[in-house]
Amino acid sequence: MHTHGTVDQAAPAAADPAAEIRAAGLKVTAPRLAVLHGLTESPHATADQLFEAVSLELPGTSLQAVYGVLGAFTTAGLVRRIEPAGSAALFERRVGDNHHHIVCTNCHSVRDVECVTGQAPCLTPSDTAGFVVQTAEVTFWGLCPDCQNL
Amino acid sequence: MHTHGTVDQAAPAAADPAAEIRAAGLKVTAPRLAVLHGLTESPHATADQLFEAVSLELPGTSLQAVYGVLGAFTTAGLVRRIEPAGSAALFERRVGDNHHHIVCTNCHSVRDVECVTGQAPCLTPSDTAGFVVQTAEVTFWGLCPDCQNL
DNA sequence: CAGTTGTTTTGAATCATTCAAAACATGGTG
DNA sequence: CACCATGTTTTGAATGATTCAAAACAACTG
Repeated sequence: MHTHGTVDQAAPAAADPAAEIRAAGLKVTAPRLAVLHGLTESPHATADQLFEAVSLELPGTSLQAVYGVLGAFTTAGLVRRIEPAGSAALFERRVGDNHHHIVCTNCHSVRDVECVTGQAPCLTPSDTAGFVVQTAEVTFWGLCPDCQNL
Repeated sequence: MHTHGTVDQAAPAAADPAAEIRAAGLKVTAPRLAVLHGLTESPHATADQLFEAVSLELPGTSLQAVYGVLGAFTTAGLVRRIEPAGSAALFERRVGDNHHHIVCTNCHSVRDVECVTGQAPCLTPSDTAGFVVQTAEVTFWGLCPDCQNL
């Protein structure tokens, strides 16, 4: 290995957003870096929330650009799109692993939940009605800590 | 028990739609009977599909009426509303039990899947992040029998 | 059978998302 | 290092699902 020092230890993709985008076969642009940054700060954000965040960092960016970025990222496997019932689509960077979500029935906040049994697909239906199962998606609903005292 | 004969054997609610609606505290109307009928024929239907079905049975019914009926039914606990990612809301009569769904990734057809472990809530997350879990919703994704040969 | 209340109609607004054409910037090439 | 091809963003508008609101109407109560 032709590396030296300590900085090189960090995972390249996670540490360098630009490299991560490039590695996905996409061109590196300011809006894309800004969206990726926004997703790091808000791990479960809507297109609109990301538009707000990106607007601060990069004024003039259009909402459609954010949608475009998210679409490209999702297609490239850089981000995952989830769609909990009753709210707009949410985007998250955590991808490739098999984790699920818990959504607050009151304030709609979302948190990650590790896979229920430890591996993907972590569940197998008893009767698949002839379907060939590809994935299992689990959404837990409940009250978040903040909404329990109301 | 003050019943006699054989007809009384059937469950009142399931056998008599009007009684079922009345038992839910709602007024019995033609659009409501038609929507309930439509849901019996198509166990996982969108508001629009039900509007089509109702239109045949009761021409002149408005789409908004169907939405209104479905809203009232959902609030009353007569039907359940599910929202698989990527499609409009679906409504089903099967309610009160704990069953899940499998959705075809190709044609979006939906089938019921019995509860994975047999009772509600049938799953418990390992780390709830402080949430008080109320329900677990499971959606399986895969290819339906028809879409496997393409 | 008349009144009250809940329901449906009619018409329009809203939200999230996508489409399309033109202007523009990235990254490879000469 | 400038240029070019392609991919990306902007701008402007359309779409689909759903909800809102006021007026007309119909179901159950007494």
